Amino acid sequence: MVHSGEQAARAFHELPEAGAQPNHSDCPAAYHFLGTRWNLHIISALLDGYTRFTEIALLLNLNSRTLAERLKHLELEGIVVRQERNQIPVRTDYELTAKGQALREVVSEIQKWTMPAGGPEAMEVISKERRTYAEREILQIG
Amino acid sequence: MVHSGEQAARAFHELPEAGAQPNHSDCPAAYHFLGTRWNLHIISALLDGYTRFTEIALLLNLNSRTLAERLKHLELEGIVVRQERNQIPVRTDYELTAKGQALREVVSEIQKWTMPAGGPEAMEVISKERRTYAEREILQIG
DNA sequence: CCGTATCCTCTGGGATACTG
DNA sequence: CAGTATCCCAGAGGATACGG
Repeated sequence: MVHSGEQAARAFHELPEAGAQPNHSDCPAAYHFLGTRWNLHIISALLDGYTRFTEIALLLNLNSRTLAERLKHLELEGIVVRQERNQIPVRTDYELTAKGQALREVVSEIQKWTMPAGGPEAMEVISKERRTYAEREILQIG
Repeated sequence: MVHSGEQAARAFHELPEAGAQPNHSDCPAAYHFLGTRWNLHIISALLDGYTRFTEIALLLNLNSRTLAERLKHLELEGIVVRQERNQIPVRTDYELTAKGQALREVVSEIQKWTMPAGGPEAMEVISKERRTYAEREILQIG
């Protein structure tokens, strides 16, 4: 990636003066970011209420090394925050920042695109299932 | 990719009975597809009106080998169609199918996400520039 | 449980050169 | 112009083992 395709290689936080001029050329960076393996999967999982490292690793069938790396990236990009709890054994929760939550719209559109014919009812059900799963976890905390 | 993460490895056209049940489990496939390097860039370029092989290669600063491969994938997925014209030298146009066009919503959301603060005005201008470019090409044909 | 460290394989994809 | 053919290698990422 240090070759010719440099326009897409830079990260968000390296962009000059993010607030100044809404520049169309930021998009390639977003494409590159979302076009990076596992990122969409992970974001989707977080949106679905999964917050735990192992949980996500199991869900995506993704090994810890890769997941840790991706999460670190997501943290750098300001999409995810780590919530450490002083507990034994250690318990960490990953949560989406506002910027990360904003990706719900994107993911939502992807889901729509995946199932154009079928009604959204089936999805509702599954969303609720997942939420329930997440709530079970939350109950364990509070 | 023939290792453990198989749930994401299968392609769309391999999915059983696409029309039957809108299954949530199709999403990982979409994440994997959109999460594949260059695919979003290419789709975005096509949406912006770029249709030529070399055009896209230049725009994305992407070498021909990779672009050819990706386009072949996109064709297999039913997202793109090749329009060959009997001309010398050969001229080919890549166009989005309905399924491909449907991705405009997704890309649009990504663009929104990229520039949350700034108004959409700046983008309009650039869109128009691009369109003009595309139209120049079209005029050359018909 | 949540990672980090190591090792190692496999492939995405860049550079370059060549055809119809 | 629109690819195909080769060569080649950095790096993604899986397996495994270990540490706090």
